[in-house]
This record gives sequence, structure tokens and C-alpha cells, in this order.
Amino acid sequence: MTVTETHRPLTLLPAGSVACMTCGARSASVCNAVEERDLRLLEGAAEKIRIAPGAPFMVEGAPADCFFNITSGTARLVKLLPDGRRQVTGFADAGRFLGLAATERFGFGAEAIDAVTACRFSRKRLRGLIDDVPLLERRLLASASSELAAAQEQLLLLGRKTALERVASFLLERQAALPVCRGGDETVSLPMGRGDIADYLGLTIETISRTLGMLKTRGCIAVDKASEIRIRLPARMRALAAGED
Amino acid sequence: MTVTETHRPLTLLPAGSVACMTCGARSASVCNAVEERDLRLLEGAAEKIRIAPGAPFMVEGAPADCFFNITSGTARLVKLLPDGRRQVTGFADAGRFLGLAATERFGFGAEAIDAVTACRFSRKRLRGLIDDVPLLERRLLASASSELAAAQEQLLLLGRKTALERVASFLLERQAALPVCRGGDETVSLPMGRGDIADYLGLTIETISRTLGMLKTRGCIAVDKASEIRIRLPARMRALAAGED
DNA sequence: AAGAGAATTTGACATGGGTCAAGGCGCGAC
DNA sequence: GTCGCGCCTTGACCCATGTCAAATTCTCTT
Repeated sequence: MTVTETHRPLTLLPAGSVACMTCGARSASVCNAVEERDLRLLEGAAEKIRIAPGAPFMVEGAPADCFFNITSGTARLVKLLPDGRRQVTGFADAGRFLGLAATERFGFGAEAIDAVTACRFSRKRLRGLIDDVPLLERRLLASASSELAAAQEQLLLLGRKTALERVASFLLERQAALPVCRGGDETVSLPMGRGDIADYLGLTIETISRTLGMLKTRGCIAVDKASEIRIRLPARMRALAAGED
Repeated sequence: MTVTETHRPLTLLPAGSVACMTCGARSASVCNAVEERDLRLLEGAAEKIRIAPGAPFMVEGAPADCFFNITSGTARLVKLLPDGRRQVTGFADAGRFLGLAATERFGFGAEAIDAVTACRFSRKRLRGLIDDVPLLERRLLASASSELAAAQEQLLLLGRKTALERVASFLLERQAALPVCRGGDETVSLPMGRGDIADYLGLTIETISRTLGMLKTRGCIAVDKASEIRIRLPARMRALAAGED
């Protein structure tokens, strides 16, 4: 069975395909720290890559020799236990910067959920870029701070919320994550499968399914397709997510 | 009932009591980014405070107008749900920098466990300090990165580990947290109560107690006092913490 | 050293969510 | 169109951990 060029798990797109000037993810990303006149610096430091659905592009424990900036699609960030138990520590959408590691090795892995495109920087080139553009470091710090706040919110969810509260929190988070796209503002698109959601919320596939069923029964949501849910009673959902009944 | 000067929950120590040059926490903290000749800058920006055991000094949701650097003692970092359920997101020992907030408000609260001393900086003064000492920003980024990695490790713990695995992980983490002090290297000191441990590990007080009892029965640990535990079989504990049986 | 109060431990029982096992259904291949 | 496979849903039962209650042991005060 041959693997064609377009189906390889990870494709390096041709040099020159990095076009920061027209990049839709720029305004949402740390790249926004680079002024328009310096964008050529950024383009010179990046390689554009395409990752096939399901393919990993960062491996937990591997040497942290590069960084990624997602430009389209959604990735899952994963940590594993030796026996295979899995925790999804987050989902990374367009604009998300990945790979800042405190140590020499990645603390988590990353895998494409749908088709993902990203800019890849070598550790060395990013360092050079930071020296040229000091504002970049400030942006990275701001980005790390907000990721930290999100992680702490997730600690509260995993440590103290019930299954119903977790699922409600998740749907609202997803709604807030993606700026209004097609389908109206109450529609939440879920590119990840139930297994990913379960591993993100510290539950099982079955509990996710049952809990969504209960939210549907209560009229809080409508499940159009498995991957597309509408929030019908946002206020009710916010109360549920906060554990207020 | 009068509150004497020394028993007030939060005491501002006299100006001039900030002595970075001799601060035992400096080498472990972001302050280490400041060279000796610039330490006066740092001293000028800081106020030294003392917090009584149990007293809060950062309130979740309050305006994030200052920052803290713990110089001695241990604090717990807490997040609350409206109905009172509590998640301890971490413990902060000497050297830990607190208060970097992505937003205008603190994302978590902080309370002294034992007697805590700390340096307090106003948001504005820290900003000035960062402008004077660029290396400080790099240190803050490094500090945020390692906190993020720790938070993700805790997500794995809360989402996927059993009670036994959580308690074993916690004891090893505490052992690694505090550099060897009195009592030999296998002794773990636990200034926090069982309730704090439970809220950190997403369990109940009773489960903590029972699990410690089981570790004791198995010969993995010795419980000298409730607040002092010796790890007798470190290899066994590491295996347990990783879920390897 | 004794006493009081708080923290911890221990025990009996309850339950939320996990596990195991069938179905159902949506979507792409042919 | 319909076939087949993977994902999702639903159901029955079980267990790890929570809840409630009491006994025990620390620790601080007097």
C-alpha cells in the first residue's frame, strides 16, 4: 500500500508558502507581536506543515527542539500513563502556540484531530526571533499565563465537578473558544470524538454520551449531529457548569 | 478580644527589612535574575509582609494589583465553586512567585498554611522592574512554563489516577519540592492538613487517611506524626505513582 | 501534667460513574 | 444505492470512593 504525497501524516509545504501577511490565525496568535514591517523575519524563521487527521506531531518526552503555531484545524494535547490511560490536557485551535517547555523534553504530546496546518520553528530560530523582537517574549509570557489560568480552571473541574457540571463547562468553553462561525452563535462545533472529550473531562465515553443525552432531555441542548451541538438554554448551562444546583 | 500586633493576620514589616542580599529564597526564585549590584532596585520595589497561619493574602476574583514572592513558609492556592467545594491548585513554598494573572483579576486565592513571609510588589513597580531588568521577564516566562508543566501533570493525576496513585505521587512531589532539610532525605514534611491534601488530590479526608494507612501497612511509608512521613520504599512508591501495578 | 478542642483515623453503608455488552446509525467506499 | 465499519448510544450491573458517624490521638492551654 503506497502512501501518496497528500496522504502522508506530516507534509512539509514548499518554502515560500509561509505568508504571515495574509495568515488568518495571526491576530489570535503570538505572531501578532511582530509588526508588519518585520513579518519577513517571521516568515524566514518558519516552515509551514500540514498534519493529517489523527497524526501526532509532538511526542511526549521527545527532545523539545521545535515549536508550533497552529494556523488551522484543531489538535489534542495528550499525556499518557505507562498502562495506556490517557489525559487530554487541552485542545489547540488556530492561533495556539505550542512547545514552550520548561525542560529539554516535551511535557505532552500533540495530535491532529482534523486536518491541521501549522508553522514550525526550530528552538534556535525562535530564540533569535525573540532577541530581534522583544515584544514577542511579552506575548509568550501573556500566552503562558492564560494557559496556566485555563489549566487551573481545569484542575477545579477534574478535582471537584460532577459529570454533568464537567460536560456543561466543556460545551461553554468550546463555544467561547471558537469565535462565531457558521450556524449562529449558539452552535458549538466538536471536531474531536467522544473519546477525546472523555479523556479531557476525566470521564468515559459512555458517561459523556449519557450526560449529553440528559442535557438533551432537559432541553438545554440540541444534538444535531454527534459533532454539532446547539446550546438552547445558555443561562441554564452556565448555572450547571458552575455547580449552582 | 484585642488582636495584638504580632497576631494580626497580615503584618507589614518595617521598611528596610527587605534584605535581598541575604534572602534565603533568592536562589530559588525569579529574584535571582537580578544581579547583585542591582539588588537595591529590587529591595526598593518590595515590601516585606508576614501572614499568620490560615490567613488569606490573595483573594480569587479580586483585582490583581500586586504580586508576591514567598520567602518562607508554605501557602495553599485555592479555587472555589459557589457551593463551597474547593480545589487546591497547588502549594507554594519559599521562592515561589505568585500573582501573574492573564486577566485583571486573580484566578485563584492564596492562604498561609504555616507562618509565611513574603515580598509584595505592586503591579506598577513590577512592571518598572521588568523594564529595568530584562532578564526578569525571561525568568518569569521560565517560571510560568514550569508551573504549566506541573499543572498538566496534575491534570493527569486528577483525570486518570486512582487514589493510591494520587497519594503516592503527592508524597514524592513533596519530597522533591523541599530540598533536603532535617530528618534525612527520605523524610517528607507536610505542613498542610489532610483537608488540604484531599482538596489538592480531588479526594476526601477519609480517603487520604485510609490510603496512607494502606501505604503504611504495605511498608512503603512510616507515619511518624501526621505531618511527617518517611518514604521507606522509594522505588515501590515511584512505581505506584506511575500506575505501574 | 491534665483537660479541651481540633485533627485524624476507623468503620459501616451509599452512590456516581466505570465496566461490560449489545444495538443503532451515519458516512464513506464501491 | 447499499454495504460495512467505526463511532455513538443505551442498558444492566459493579466497584472505588464518598458520606455519615464514632472512636482515637494529637496539640495547645492552663
